[in-house]
Amino acid sequence: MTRTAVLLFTRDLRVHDNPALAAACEADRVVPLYVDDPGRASNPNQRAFLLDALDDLRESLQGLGGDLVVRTGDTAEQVQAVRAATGAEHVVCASDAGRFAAGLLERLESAGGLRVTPGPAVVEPGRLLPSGGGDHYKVFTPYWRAWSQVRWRETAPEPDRLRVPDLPASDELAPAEPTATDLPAGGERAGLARLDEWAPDSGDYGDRHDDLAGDRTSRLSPYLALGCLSAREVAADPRVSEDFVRQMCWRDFHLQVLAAFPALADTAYRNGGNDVWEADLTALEAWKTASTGIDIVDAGMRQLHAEGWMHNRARLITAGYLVKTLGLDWRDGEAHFAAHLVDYDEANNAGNWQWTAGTGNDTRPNRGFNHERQAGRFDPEGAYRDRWSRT
DNA sequence: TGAGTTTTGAT
DNA sequence: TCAAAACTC
Repeated sequence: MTRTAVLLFTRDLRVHDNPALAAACEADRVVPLYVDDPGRASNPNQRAFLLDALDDLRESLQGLGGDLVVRTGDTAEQVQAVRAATGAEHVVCASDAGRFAAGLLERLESAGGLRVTPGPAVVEPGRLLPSGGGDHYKVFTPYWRAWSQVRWRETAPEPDRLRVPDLPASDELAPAEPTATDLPAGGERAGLARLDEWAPDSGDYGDRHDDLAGDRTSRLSPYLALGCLSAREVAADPRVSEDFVRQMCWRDFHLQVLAAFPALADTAYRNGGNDVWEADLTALEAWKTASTGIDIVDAGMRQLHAEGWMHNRARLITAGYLVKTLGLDWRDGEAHFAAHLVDYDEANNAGNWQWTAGTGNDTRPNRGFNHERQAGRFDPEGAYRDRWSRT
């Protein structure tokens, strides 16, 4: 009896260290599938990156003797259609959190035959729990201590070949219409190349990652957001410093918050922060269009629009300006970032916006940012502001 | 460099 | 009881 498994790729678009791929290969035949689902939140810049990543993944799978089926529509329905067409008994899919992913996994589960494998985190949400009770950690530092001590999963073996049945036809994907002009190339190969470019020279990450003009951050976030790189492999890379690994832990932290609090993107995680916001549409529009008149803020927003990406320090400054100086609703800022970021990730975007707004996982929620002081500290020569000045 | 300022999570 | 992403002045 031949067993066939549908391997549903979601945001694990790689062949290295992919637990879902390894699990699917335990079946006799594998149907590699990606579903372009309009219900999955994204944006045109991330879509351009996604299409690159799918091309790269298809090429890798073809190199293993397989291929990639791409369908358009509702994911659960397409999975059922592909199962019916190929006689697949099983479905393998990586775990994930967030409203779309959680709902999808529930529907796949109820259809039966589902195997869920480790997802985008280094340490799965729910694996670490505070000893005093509770379903997730709400404070980072205790989480970091536990995360650092727990044993991470083993590397998932990469198959040397893929046995596929007769595959159903793919749908043609709508092209991306990115708004940014200077996007990174998507895909696993590009991600590994970026890692090899950055990691050997990343020893001063802890000292220099806040340097706006120095631009020394990893720029791995778009690859991590769609799983072109395995977060576990990046965090375990001997070339990266502990300061950077700590940032990787923040990613896991926010994912386990989102898993426990699915409404994170539009509902205050905790009370005590401001919950009355100004409704100044003119001010919001100025922020969105990089016309606040504050050079460091406008520079960050111009970088966002040009690259679909913003330096982390600039994210803090622009977000802090929106919520603390203008007094506007953090959800409007969250939505604008979500509409442009090539590295858009629900857990990180929402978690960090809530942190800035004082409604998130911060035990001292009343910190403010002084944009002049921030510019002086992190862009002392004004080189970042010059680079992204109005043309 | 250190105090301010505050509530609640983790042990 | 201790301590807490990113600060400010």
